[in-house]
Amino acid sequence: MVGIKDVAKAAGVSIGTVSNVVNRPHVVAAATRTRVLSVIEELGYVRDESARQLRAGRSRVLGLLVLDLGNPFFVDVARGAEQAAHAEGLNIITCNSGQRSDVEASYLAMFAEQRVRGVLLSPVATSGEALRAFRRSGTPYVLVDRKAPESEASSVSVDDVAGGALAARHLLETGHHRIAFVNGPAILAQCRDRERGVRTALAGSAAELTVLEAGGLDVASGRDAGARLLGTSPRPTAVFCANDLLALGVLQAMVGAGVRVPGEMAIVGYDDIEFAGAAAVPLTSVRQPARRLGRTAAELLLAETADPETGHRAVVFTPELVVRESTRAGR
Amino acid sequence: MVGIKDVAKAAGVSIGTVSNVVNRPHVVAAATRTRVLSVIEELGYVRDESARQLRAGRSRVLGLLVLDLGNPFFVDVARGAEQAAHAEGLNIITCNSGQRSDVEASYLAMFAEQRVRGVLLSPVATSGEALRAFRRSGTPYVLVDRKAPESEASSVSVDDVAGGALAARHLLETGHHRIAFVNGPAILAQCRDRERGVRTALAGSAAELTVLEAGGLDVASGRDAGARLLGTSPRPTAVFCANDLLALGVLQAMVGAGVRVPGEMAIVGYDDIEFAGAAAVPLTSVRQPARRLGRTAAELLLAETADPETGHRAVVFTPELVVRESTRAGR
DNA sequence: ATCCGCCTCTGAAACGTTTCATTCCGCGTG
DNA sequence: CACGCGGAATGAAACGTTTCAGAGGCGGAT
Repeated sequence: MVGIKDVAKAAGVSIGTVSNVVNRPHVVAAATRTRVLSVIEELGYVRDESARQLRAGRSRVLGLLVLDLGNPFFVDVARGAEQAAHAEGLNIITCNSGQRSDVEASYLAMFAEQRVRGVLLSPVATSGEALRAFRRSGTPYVLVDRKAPESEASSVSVDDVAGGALAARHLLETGHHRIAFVNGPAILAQCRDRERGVRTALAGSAAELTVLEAGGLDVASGRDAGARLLGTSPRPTAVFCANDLLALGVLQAMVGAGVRVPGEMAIVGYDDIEFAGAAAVPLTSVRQPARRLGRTAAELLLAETADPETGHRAVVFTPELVVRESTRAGR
Repeated sequence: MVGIKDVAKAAGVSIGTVSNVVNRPHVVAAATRTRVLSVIEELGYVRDESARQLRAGRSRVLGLLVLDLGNPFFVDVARGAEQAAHAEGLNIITCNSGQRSDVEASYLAMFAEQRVRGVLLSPVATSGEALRAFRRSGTPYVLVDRKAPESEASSVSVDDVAGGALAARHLLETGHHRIAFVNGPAILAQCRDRERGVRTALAGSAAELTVLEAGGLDVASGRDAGARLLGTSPRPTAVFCANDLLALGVLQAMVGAGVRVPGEMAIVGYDDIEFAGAAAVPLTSVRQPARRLGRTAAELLLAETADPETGHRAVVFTPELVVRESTRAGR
């Protein structure tokens, strides 16, 4: 592999000069510069980022670790983060924990070893061993889609309690009394909060709530939950799902069983991913500003790394209900 | 930041011994080992991967660059690749070119500078300047979802011509004579090949083909194309889309305009992403083995890096038609 | 003619590891 | 008792950069 030394020798200059040509072209004489550049081109020299980083002591990349890239919501978060990072000339590497703490731990360890400039983290569980170990590494990080005390770290999140309440209230208002909530794994704060929102909104009403915990937050888990739902009696007339993937799965189960939506079963999802509107029955959903979440998180992180004196901040966005066919009474 | 030197000093041993504790624990006496480990724990030492890599000359990560992470097809490809990489103890960093050559070029440059072990690449255009420059860096790479001559590089792809033909033939067989093909950007080989397949299958038949090029390969572009389609006269009775996102968009446009699917307009998509089956009208689609594509590509890459004598190979999978509601005649 | 300042370029140190030849020590064997 | 051997630890070199103090040369000002 050709290094800076080879370039220096071939161009008849010192390695310092080659480095200058690459990093501070203005300090080297025009003639030398063009000569060195042509040698670089000819030899196909590519600088070694690890040596560069070793010397510099810090890298030019940000780490992003999300819960599930199979969920378009997180893809949008990633897009937002990427945009903000590129604006600062930084690269971002996106990793997927798949909601598994061991995978999360291994990626966090990798980020620390890579001496990444900072990390955007959508954690499986805040109290985790992994996160505690990571914190000791001193790598700055910002939590995404999860609130944290400002004493600990900055965070960018959406008010999940409000979101859950928004959905539940909507179902009440459209006249439902037997309501199911299909939740994801309780280990996720998002899921706990959304459930809390639902309970708060339903408290005091006459509505009867059934809660089902799905195995995951994907379409397949939704199908399973839908099947279980069909078996309950008396059957609820409406179901709110902790995310759109679950809701799409539940919808598939209903359609498959010939249950009319929203006639016999109204459905509300969460995230308002693009596919929600294109579903068999367009889904009512609680919209979160995904891109904005990613962008804001990256900006917060960059601000903190630029000036370590900056205190932590907790930004909380407010979700918004998007009503579509799946809860339209007069269908 | 605490380094190996600090650990050595605190434990009262040489840095060589600390390194041994971390990398070859068996060569160091049990007593020393536990002492050093406890110091490491206490100080929160994390080894510096860039120094490690600089010394070793090669890294432990693979790069994966896909066309569009917003397309679940590529998310599945990534999953497959990740699985294969982890089995070998390697990490994989996934990047998204968004079908933009400049972004692609910048990520390829990053991979080369990082001295990544190898790259899995789903290229925007094979003939590109970016790829040529990258090839010179000597980083091994495998093309994903794009065939290439074995003299150039290994590749793992799906027979897009066959896929296009499969879809077109299906439409012929279900009795359609005015058929539209909504294609993506012609710069993508996948799109050109699928169109070729369509033309081949339709050649000799009485069917009349209209080709529309959508601006992108996403749902929004599909909606636009759908709107254009509604304006053509005589209106086709069936439309085949270069991917499922486009098909979902077209479907939305049809539903929005009150056009019955498949009654007035049959629709076929491509990729068979999970959402295709959950759409307003479940979509007939051409299925590709996405995960397998990713896994095989990673395996090929690893084989090549392990033994540079290994020649290049071109693996081609065969697509498969999945028939659903959107082309069911007797609805 | 001398000196000064500026523009270019050079050479060496430093970054944090890993690796390997070498040293050290204690113990069993002859 | 001397010798050798093996296990354990050490110290230094090397990886490819960047950076910085300093050297060299040249032109203009005094």
